[in-house]
Amino acid sequence: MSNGSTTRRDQIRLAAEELFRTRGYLATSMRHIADKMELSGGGSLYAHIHGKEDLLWEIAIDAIDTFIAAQDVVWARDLPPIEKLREAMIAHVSVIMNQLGAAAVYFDEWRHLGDERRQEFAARRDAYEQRFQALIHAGIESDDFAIPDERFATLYVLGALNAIRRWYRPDGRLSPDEVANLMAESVLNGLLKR
Amino acid sequence: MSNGSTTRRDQIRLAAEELFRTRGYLATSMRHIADKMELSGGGSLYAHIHGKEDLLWEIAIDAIDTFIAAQDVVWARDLPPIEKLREAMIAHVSVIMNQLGAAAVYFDEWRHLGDERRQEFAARRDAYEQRFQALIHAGIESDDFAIPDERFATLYVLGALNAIRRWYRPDGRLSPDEVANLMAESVLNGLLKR
DNA sequence: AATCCGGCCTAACGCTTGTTAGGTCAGGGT
DNA sequence: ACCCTGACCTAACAAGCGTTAGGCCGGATT
Repeated sequence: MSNGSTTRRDQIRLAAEELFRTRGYLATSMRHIADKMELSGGGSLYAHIHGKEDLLWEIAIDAIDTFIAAQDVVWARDLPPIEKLREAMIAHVSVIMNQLGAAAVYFDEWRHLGDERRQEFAARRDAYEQRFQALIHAGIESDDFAIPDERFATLYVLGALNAIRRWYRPDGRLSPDEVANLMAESVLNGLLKR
Repeated sequence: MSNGSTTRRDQIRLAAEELFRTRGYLATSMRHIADKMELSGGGSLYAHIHGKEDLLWEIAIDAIDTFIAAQDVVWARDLPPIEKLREAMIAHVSVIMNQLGAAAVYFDEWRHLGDERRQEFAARRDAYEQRFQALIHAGIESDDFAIPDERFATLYVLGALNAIRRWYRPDGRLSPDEVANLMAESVLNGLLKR
């Protein structure tokens, strides 16, 4: 764990992200994180952070912000509804593939946040997912989709896309672009009328 | 936690299943399980079980067996390949909807098994998933599918189907049959040529 | 009447956890 | 020369963990 330009704090966050992804939040102790940083005791970390849950919280919130930022880029473009949905899908899975650690927190580990933060996270995530539902709503309105139920269609789309975090590996056979395109194409086909 | 015909041991397994689903395995203590059984201390459980991990293991293995049994029924029927795949999908999501607790262990919590058991679980699960890949292989051979990559198609299908465990609720708007059919239909559409 | 046994209680164990406190040490600014 | 600051070490803490041991009790068995 050596690095040049990033602050020590960021290095800790990165180590935590990786461990939270591979072991899970609860199975990762402060001593594990310290180990990965080549420090000799969990106590050393507390010069840089306030506590374990703060790490989880920061990773979770930054993950949401990354998803939203990627979505903003797509929404700014002038595209027909279905093409916009396709691009939104591609952006979404691209964020996951680029940030597997953050994605693990975003999808799974966030539930170990304290009550207050967990509720705020859920609210922000719901707001993000609502943007997908809006795009899907447009597709149903224009009678392009085979699925009449807006909510079901949204859950189907996001569920199918999010599954990628469980099997995608950066050193895999297919390039990130290939995976993103294949994924968006397949899920969109599942939505469209035949 | 009162019941008539089931053994005390099965009641404990049921309580554990529910807690593993809602809190996660690591966040569930033996004292939590005892609480749910209205016992006044974690020690009381050890008259019935050998240890916490044994509970996880039993739930995981029974989940696999349930998936396989459902699949056997489908394979025994004489159906054209694509219809067989559709029925396999329906059976798969039906098991998930009927056993949300076991599904949580099957998909997420199994990784907290010890090394040996974890490897055996992974092997059995891979064997199960291989059956889906065989059905998909047939569809690609007969030139019915738009996705040429067999492995990707399998991951797409299972990923999309499995996502259901994250949002399906037994008291939801749609009936289990409606959900299963919609799900299979959508995912299959994503696979087929247009 | 004596025995057994399943079911539960309570207390305790050794261990790991997140976190705190106090000390050391090097490097830079004044 | 002095001090400050960031980074780290070590030891300790209180709490929670999985698990064990020993005892109690009611009902069935012999």
